[in-house]
Amino acid sequence: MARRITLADVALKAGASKATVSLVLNNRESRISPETSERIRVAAQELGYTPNPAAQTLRTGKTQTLAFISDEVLTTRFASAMIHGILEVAESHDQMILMAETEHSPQRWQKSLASMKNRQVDGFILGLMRARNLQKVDIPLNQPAVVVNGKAQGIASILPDEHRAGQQAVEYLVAHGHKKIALIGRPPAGSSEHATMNIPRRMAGIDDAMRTAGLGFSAEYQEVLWEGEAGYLGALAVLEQAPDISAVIAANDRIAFGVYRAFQERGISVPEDISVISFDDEELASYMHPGLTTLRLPYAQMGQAATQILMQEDPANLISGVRSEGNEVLIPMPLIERDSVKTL
Amino acid sequence: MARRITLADVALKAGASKATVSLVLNNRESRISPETSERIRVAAQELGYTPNPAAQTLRTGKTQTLAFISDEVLTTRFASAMIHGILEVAESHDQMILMAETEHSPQRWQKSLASMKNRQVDGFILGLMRARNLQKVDIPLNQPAVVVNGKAQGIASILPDEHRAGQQAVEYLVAHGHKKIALIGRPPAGSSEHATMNIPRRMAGIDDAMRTAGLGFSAEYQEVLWEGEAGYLGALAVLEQAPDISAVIAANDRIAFGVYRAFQERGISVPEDISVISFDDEELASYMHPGLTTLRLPYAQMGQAATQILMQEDPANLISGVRSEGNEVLIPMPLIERDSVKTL
DNA sequence: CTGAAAGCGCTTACAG
DNA sequence: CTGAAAGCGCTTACAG
Repeated sequence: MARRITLADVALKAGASKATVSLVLNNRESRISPETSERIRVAAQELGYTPNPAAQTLRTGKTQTLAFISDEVLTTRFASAMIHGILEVAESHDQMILMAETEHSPQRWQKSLASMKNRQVDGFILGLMRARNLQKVDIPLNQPAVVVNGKAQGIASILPDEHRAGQQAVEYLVAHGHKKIALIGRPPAGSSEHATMNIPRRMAGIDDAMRTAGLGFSAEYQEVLWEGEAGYLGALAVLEQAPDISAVIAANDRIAFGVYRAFQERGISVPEDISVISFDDEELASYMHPGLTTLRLPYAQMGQAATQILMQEDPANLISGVRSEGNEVLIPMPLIERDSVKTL
Repeated sequence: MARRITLADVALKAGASKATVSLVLNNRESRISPETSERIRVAAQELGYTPNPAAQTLRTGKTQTLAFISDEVLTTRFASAMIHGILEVAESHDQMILMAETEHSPQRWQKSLASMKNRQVDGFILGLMRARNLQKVDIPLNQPAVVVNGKAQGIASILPDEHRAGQQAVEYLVAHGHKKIALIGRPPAGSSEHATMNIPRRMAGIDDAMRTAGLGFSAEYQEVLWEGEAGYLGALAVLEQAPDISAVIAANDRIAFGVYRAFQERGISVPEDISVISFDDEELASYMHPGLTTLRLPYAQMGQAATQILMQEDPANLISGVRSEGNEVLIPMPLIERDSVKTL
C-alpha cells in the first residue's frame, strides 16, 4: 500500500512549513498571505492529502466521533429508524458514529460507556428502548450527552410528545363526529412499575382532550400488557359495556390489531361500523386492513434531534412542532391518516 | 476533568521505563523478569490505566475498529438484525463498529468508504439490502473486507443459503404428505434485472427438490414484484388452474400475506384446506393468523459470520450448518415452524 | 507574515 | 533483563 501523504509532504511541495500548512488547511489563515494559502491548497489537492485523524486526536483530544449506545438494537423500527436519523445529522456535521448495544445489561452499559469514553468520543447518544429515568450512576461522564427516549438529571432528553399525541387522537375522533368512544389499554392504577414513562403522558393527553371536548368514555378496558390479546379481549369487553360506541382508541397498534380481529369475528366492520385510532405506527399498522390510522412514534426525528443537540444545532431546523420543557425536547408524533376512521 | 493516566505515569509509579511497561501490558514480556511484570501490572491497575487509542493508532496504524457500511439501514429487520450480529462478535474481539449508511447513492458509498479508510479501520463489512454483485469500482480498497448479502471479486461473501432453503420448503411439504403443490412468485423469464441474486437460487432449490421428489407443480403464478397484491392475485389464479391443490409455496412472506387474504375471502382456511409455506420470516409473518411457517433470512447470523471472517475466526464456531463454496459463505435459513402447514 | 520546536502518548528497533 | 531514543502526524504557543 502506498505511503500515506502527510502534512510534511504538502509543506515540502508547497515550499512552506508544516505550521503554515496546518493553519491554512484548518482555515485559520487570518495572517497568512493569500499567495501562500493558495499554493498550499493546490499542493494539498494535488497530493490528495487528508489529515491523519489519529494524529489530530492525539493532539487535540477531539475525534469527530459520537457514541450511540442503545440498550436494544435488534428490535424493529426502534433502533434502526433512530440510527437513520442520527446518521443523517452526523454526516452533515462530518461526525461518524460508533455503535454499541447493551442488551439491558448494566455491566455492558457501563463497559460501553467506559470504552467509548476511553476512545474520546465527542459526545454520547444514549438510546433507550423503553423510556425510563436514568440514574446518576448510569452516566458517569462529564461529557456531552443526550438521552433518547428517557430522562436523566442535568442532560438533555429527547422524548416523543405523547401528551400532545393523546390529545390529537381524541381531537381527531371528535372532529370526525365521534362522541361515543371506548378506550382500550389504560394501565390499571398501581401498575406503574411495568409502564414506561411515556404511557402516563399518553393517557393524560387523552383524558385532557376528552375533558376539553366535554366527553367521557362510553366504555373502558384496562390492561398493562399491550399485546394483541389485550385488544381482542378489550374489544369484546367494551362491546358488552356499550354496544353503541362509534369509535375505539387503542393504546397502541398491537392492541388495535387484536381489536380488528375481534371485530372481524363479530362481523363488525372497520371503519363503517366502528372507527379505530391508535398509537406507535409499528410496521404492523401498514399491513392491517383497512390501514390503521395511528400516531407515529417519531424515532428517526428523535435520532436527528439528539444529534443536533449534541452539535449545538436547533432541532427546530429540521423538525417542525418541536417544543421544549425544561431539559426535555418533545418531538411531535405525526398523525398517520389511513382508513380506520370514518366521518359520522 | 482529571488528567488522563499515561504510560509514563505507570512507569514512574512502577519504577520502570515506558518501554518495559508497554511490553508488559501488551503481553510481550518474554524477557521481562516476573517481579518487574508484577510491579507494573499492579501499578497500572491501581492507577486505572488504559492506553490512549489515538496514540496507539498513530503508532501502529491499527484502530480496533471495523466499518459497517450499508446501503440502507432504515429498513426493518435487515440492518438492525445484522448490526446485532456484528456487534456481538465485534465485542468478543474488542472491536468497535463505525457505522455509515449510503441510501443507495454511489457517491455516498464512495465517500463512506474513503472516510472509513482515512480513519484506518481494520476491516470493512459491506452490507447490501438487495443482494447484488459489486464491481471493482465499488471497493477501491486493498484492505480486509467482506460483503454481506452480495458478491464481489476476490473478497469473502456472506449469503443466505437460498438453494438449500428452497429445497427444504419442498421437502417439508412432501414430508407432510403434500403432492399437489402450487408455486406463487416465480419471476417470469427475462425479468432477471429486477431480481436480486438470491431469487434464482431460491427457485432452483425449489425446482431441484420437486424433481427429486418426482413431482411437478399443479399450478404456478409468475410475478417479479413480491408484494401482497401478487399473492392475492396469485392465489386466485392457482385456485382456478388447480382447485385441488393442498399446498402453496409463496416466494416470500408478503406474497403469503396476500394468499391468506384471498383464501379468507373464498372461505378457504389455512391450513385445514390448504397449507402455506414461505420465505424470509419478516416481522409480518409472526402476526399472521395462523402463524406462517417460513424459512428465515438469517440476518443476525450473516452479521456474525461477516465479522468472524474479518477476525479470521471460523463462522462454524457460532453457526451450525454453514457451508462454503469458493469465496461464498452460505448461512443456513432456519425453518420457522408455525401453524400454516398441515399433515395430510 | 512565517518557521522552528515542543509535545500529545504510544511502540519498537537498538544498545547495553 | 531493561532503558534511552526515535518517530508516528499532527497543532499550537512562541519567536522573529
